[in-house]
Amino acid sequence: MDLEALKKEQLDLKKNLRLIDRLKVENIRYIAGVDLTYLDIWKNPTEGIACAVILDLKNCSEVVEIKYALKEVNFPYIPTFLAYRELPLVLEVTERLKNRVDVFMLDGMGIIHPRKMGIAAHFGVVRNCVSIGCAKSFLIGDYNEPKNEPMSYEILRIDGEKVGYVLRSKKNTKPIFVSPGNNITCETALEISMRCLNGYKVPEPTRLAHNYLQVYRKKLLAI
DNA sequence: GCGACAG
DNA sequence: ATCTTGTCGC
Repeated sequence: MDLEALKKEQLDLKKNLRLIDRLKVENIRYIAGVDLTYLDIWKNPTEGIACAVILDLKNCSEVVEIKYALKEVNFPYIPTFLAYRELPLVLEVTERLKNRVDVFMLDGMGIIHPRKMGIAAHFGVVRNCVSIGCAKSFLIGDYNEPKNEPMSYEILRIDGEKVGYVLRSKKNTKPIFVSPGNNITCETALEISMRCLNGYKVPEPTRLAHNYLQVYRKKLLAI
């Protein structure tokens, strides 16, 4: 594969990024969490499974809709090119949702990326929707360690530019990395992510998508 | 050149 | 990204 060509594609997609709030925070109500796994990551790392869960932010626990999708995954995992591996399944599963979605939350980076085109930003540009990236571990950037208390956060910068936040979602737990995908600001992405926290490291939308995936996966393996 | 590196 | 049990800290 030609990674240089894909880099150019990412830089081209970047021109369509809109890092301003399309929605007022008070009007954001339905948030969809998306996650992905593989049927047998060791023997068969090519059978991907995706799950999308819509939550009502009014109580942050009422599940409005759940959808799944299965698809062959051929592109390998290469840091900074995750979208080329996972986006096809993410697009497929989100297209199956019938209910209203105000914001999509993906498991991965938004603009905390060498070319500001992490999977959440890529998805947001391709779908022209509002998206947020919530990653569980570090990829790139400079930041100070947030204090060891829930809701403590610090700015993350790349080349001196603010591109997201490092958020301590839970005490004695490594922080998560929050950044805008598309059509949203760093501040709103952080605020929405914080509002979705429910005592766990991972925000409810992607946490539930991940949990439902495990159940669905075991069900498939039992057949 | 070397190391680091979302899922 | 998965698996699995115990163990440790709040």
